[in-house]
Amino acid sequence: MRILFMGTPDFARANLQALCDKGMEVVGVVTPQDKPKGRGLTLTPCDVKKYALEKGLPVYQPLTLKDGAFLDTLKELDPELIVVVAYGKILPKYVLDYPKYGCINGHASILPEYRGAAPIQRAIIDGKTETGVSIQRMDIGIDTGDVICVEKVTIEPSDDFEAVHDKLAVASSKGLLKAVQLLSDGKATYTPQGDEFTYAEKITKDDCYIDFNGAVNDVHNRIRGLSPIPLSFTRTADGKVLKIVKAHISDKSANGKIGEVVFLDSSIHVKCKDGVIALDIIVPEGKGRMNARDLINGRKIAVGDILG
RNA sequence: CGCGGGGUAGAGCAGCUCGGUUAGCUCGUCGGGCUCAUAACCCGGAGGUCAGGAGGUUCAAAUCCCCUCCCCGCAA
Repeated sequence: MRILFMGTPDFARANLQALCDKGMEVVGVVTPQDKPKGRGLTLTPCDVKKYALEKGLPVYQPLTLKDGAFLDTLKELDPELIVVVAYGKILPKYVLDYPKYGCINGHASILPEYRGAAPIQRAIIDGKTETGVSIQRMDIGIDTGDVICVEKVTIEPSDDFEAVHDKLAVASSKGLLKAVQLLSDGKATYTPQGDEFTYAEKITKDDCYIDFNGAVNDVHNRIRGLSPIPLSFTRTADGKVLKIVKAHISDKSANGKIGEVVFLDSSIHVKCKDGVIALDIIVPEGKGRMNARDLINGRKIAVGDILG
């Protein structure tokens, strides 16, 4: 089956890799334009493009799919199936209709929950203990397609975004291969999503701000849901940003003010509304990541300091 | 030329603004002591080409000037 792959980040890369490893016939890879990234704003290709180049797959980077220019590419490659994973652009109807087997998408949630941009992070932040990947037959809406199959994964209490992301990448690859098999066998079934759905909005800076005046569980969920990227943060008394990579719920109890550093051992224990959160790994502004212990040894923080 | 922080013992930092005796702190580490015991406490030790340039200024530079290399945060 002639497959055209469309995707952008590492999550998509894992899926593309799975298809290739399985020996699927990937006739082309579509990714967005390279963007200026990092220090110095150097033009950087996305993970999917890097991988495609390594494998010698033809890469296409159309500015837009909206005008018919992309149609020429489609005709040239003549895919029988388009696989889309975290591509970032909406596919126009003419693209959806082109392939014989349609367009399928791997979305990192159990649809119709968490449609949209940041399903993994939102699920963790919300304290979910289970999520998954849905392979859907794409339609005009955003993640509104009929579901072909679902692969579930468990979210452990200690899992952060990266851990769940990696589990889902595996699950997604598995689901995708299964879906492709079903399609080629003509055995695919399509389950409509129903009317009750939720959206997983894109993560903004506001989402990253830690509110210690909340339940310690929520604080913890937010920290792990956003780690190791983009990372949640708080501020020191002098306004410096302190990003939190890892934390755990402390067994200490304390009377301090909200956001007050109440205890120091190898972690920084901070008072929340109904408990204490212990910060383990930190990224101070202008610095790299370090253990809380190191920050304490450098005399940068003390009991009584107020964070937030 | 996007903005900014930084490279000082194994780790995190101070010292540099206003150059000057043995480069300091919190840890770790090693040895000893106290203790029923300890990641606690006490005593002592080892460990540093102060990123690099047989650069510049100076009687004297970790500290001032110049060049190079490397690391990181933000923003995208």
